[in-house]
Amino acid sequence: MFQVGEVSRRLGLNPQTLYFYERIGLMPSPKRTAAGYRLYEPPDLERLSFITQAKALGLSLDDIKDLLMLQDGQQLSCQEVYDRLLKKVQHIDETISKLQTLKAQLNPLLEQCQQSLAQTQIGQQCVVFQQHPLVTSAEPLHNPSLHNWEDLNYDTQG
Amino acid sequence: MFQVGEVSRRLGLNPQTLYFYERIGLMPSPKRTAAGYRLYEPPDLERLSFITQAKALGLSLDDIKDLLMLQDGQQLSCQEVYDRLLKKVQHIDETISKLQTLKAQLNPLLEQCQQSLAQTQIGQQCVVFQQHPLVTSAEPLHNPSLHNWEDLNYDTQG
DNA sequence: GTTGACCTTATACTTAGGTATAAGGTGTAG
DNA sequence: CTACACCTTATACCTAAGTATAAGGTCAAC
Ligand SMILES: [Zn+2]
Ligand SMILES: [Zn+2]
Ligand SMILES: [Zn+2]
Ligand SMILES: [Zn+2]
Repeated sequence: MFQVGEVSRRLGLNPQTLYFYERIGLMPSPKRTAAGYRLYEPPDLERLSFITQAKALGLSLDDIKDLLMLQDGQQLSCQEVYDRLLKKVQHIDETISKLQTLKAQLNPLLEQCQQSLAQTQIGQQCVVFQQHPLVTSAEPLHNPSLHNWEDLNYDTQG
Repeated sequence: MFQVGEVSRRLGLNPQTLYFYERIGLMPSPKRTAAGYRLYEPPDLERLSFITQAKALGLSLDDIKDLLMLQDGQQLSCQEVYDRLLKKVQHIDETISKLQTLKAQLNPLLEQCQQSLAQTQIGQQCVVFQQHPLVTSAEPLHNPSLHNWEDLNYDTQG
């Protein structure tokens, strides 16, 4: 039985993060002492370890919550689990595809800048954005597949 | 000379977005009518078009702001554009790599469910998580229902 | 019997890129 | 004169995954 500070130190998580996981339903409410102190047990630590690992894999807390609920409830058929997993994997494929398209659009610009740099045109303005417009200014600019960078940028670095 | 609504319609941007760009210093304050109405000019539209193009390439508004400030100072060099684009491409590669790892973790579960479906009666409980538990036992959370798995992805909906 | 470490809850703040709403001013047509 | 569309500002809200702080309760040691 571990108090919140002990769990925090062992797993490298802020105590506020543990409260947060409990609040959003990712962790169950642990037992309490008479004074109301939380008492975590080994299964709780394992669950927290899983969360940390899955998070490192790029799963959102909401994804992780659903995986854990699948396991907690043990109420879904193979068909239901299969459908969810399939949709998840398909969406991953779509996201990878979008990212590869985006990369393919950026690479020519990189090469052009690289060539300009090799020609030692010092001080000359870079023109890659004018020469390679992806969207013309006269038309609606909302490209459904690329507008949402956050759709592609789920790990928030950028 | 265009009012904010006209610019909004032409470029497919919410008027509030135009105010927002002005507030964060991405767009200069345009002229005003006697009544205080904003009046955008063609160079403003070109600048907004550039912003949209660069955004579609995955540059953050902060990246774009830096580029535009350099451009305003007549100092935009290929080296500076190259550095920013290269960082974006590197980040894309990292993201693709993470997603492929995640997919590799999920695929075995998917295949196991698929085999169970082919071999067993319809409606039987899925045992994937009992055979290869993601984490050992925890009290079931009283949760209403799982979302659609579709809604639990990397996009902003969910 | 007080210090200090530890725990509790609630609330606000953070980044990024906006969107939504309210309250009010302006311009024009009928 | 009055609709009504359009404009203005300020303020609050949204996601994601927390972190920071305040105000207070508990526990063991000295
Ligand atoms: Zn969920
Ligand atoms: Zn967006
Ligand atoms: Zn260049
Ligand atoms: Zn199954």
